[in-house]
Amino acid sequence: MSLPENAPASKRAIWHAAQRLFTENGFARTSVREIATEAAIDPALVIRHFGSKEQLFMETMDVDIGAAAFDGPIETLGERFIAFVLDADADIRGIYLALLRASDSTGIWTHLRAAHEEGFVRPFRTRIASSVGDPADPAPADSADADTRARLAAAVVGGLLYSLWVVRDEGLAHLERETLVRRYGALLQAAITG
Amino acid sequence: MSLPENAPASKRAIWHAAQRLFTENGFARTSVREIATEAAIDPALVIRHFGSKEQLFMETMDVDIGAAAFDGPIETLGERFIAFVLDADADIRGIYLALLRASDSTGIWTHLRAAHEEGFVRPFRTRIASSVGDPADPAPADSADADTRARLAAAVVGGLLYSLWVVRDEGLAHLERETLVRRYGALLQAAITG
DNA sequence: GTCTATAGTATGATAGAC
DNA sequence: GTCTATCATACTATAGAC
Repeated sequence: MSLPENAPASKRAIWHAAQRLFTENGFARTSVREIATEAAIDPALVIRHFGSKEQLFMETMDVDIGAAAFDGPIETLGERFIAFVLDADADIRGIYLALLRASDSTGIWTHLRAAHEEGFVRPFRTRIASSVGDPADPAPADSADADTRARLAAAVVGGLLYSLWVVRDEGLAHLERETLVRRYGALLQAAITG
Repeated sequence: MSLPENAPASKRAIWHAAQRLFTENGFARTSVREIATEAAIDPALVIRHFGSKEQLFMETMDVDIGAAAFDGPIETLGERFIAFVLDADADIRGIYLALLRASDSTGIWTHLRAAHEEGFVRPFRTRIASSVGDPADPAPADSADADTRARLAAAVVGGLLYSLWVVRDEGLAHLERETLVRRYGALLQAAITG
């Protein structure tokens, strides 16, 4: 997503191969040699183009939530956002897991933290703050409270991703989709509304 | 915690060294040699006593939540459980992070899943089911609903651990403890109560 | 820009003497 | 039970020819 258009063909091949392998097998289980084979180029080129394996990882593991997920009336944002996350599964899951499992490296942890902050906390906060005084909001928030609500909401969302993707709780995964959206959406809504 | 009393001294030394290093540095960043050095024994003994590094990891990374955390009136369990988790930080955090980050290996993932099921889901379900018909419970649950509530609650708890320990959201961590207990406790309570 | 060759280091696990 | 010695392998990264 963040690869320049005018990059040489070999660099782009590396980028795509890396993105696929990292999301599929994670950071530790993906070797530079494997990426090179997949991209049909020489292993030395991988380092030459990206500096290090970790650098390549961070350039390819960039996730974009998209502001559209936060649109619409705030009193039903909870359900809509859960539905959005479940739909986005295929796009986000691999990147999320790879970042999570490699988050002992401080470089990668910083990356994960930024993704959480910019992908969840900030948009939630913006959306919540913009609804201050909204008649639908039962407890108008000052700016500190908007921040707190946003972080609580982000944590709740993280909990669902954790249960579904890391732990793979089958009891949750096998719930009817509509039930999960409604019930977990209500919990998220409670965090948003305060 | 699960090491037999009558185990030889060298085996127990390995066990303690491994537990410390794994919780501190994780699975990947801890080598068999390092464990041996810390335990002041020969590296070969580590494998001889425990079969493999992964086996040793799973035997030392056993977490015990303890049933006491689920005692007391169910209508205030949310707050009490969040307070309990925050207090238990030092004991659980390292093990939780190590398990999480090594959860790509299927053996370790199975272990994490079992810990989640037995440490969170099952006790929540038992506690919720035993309160059916309780006048304090506004919506008495059948057994399927008790299971669903327990899994939603476990996910919400996981979200807090995720935000505090993996992402290290400072905005959450720097909230006054009592505020966090009250507000996140209310969210957990909503999951429990349904 | 691209490749060959390899340096340099670390790993988990084993065989076999004592 | 314990240790020495080592196998067999994997890895990232680099130096230098073309």
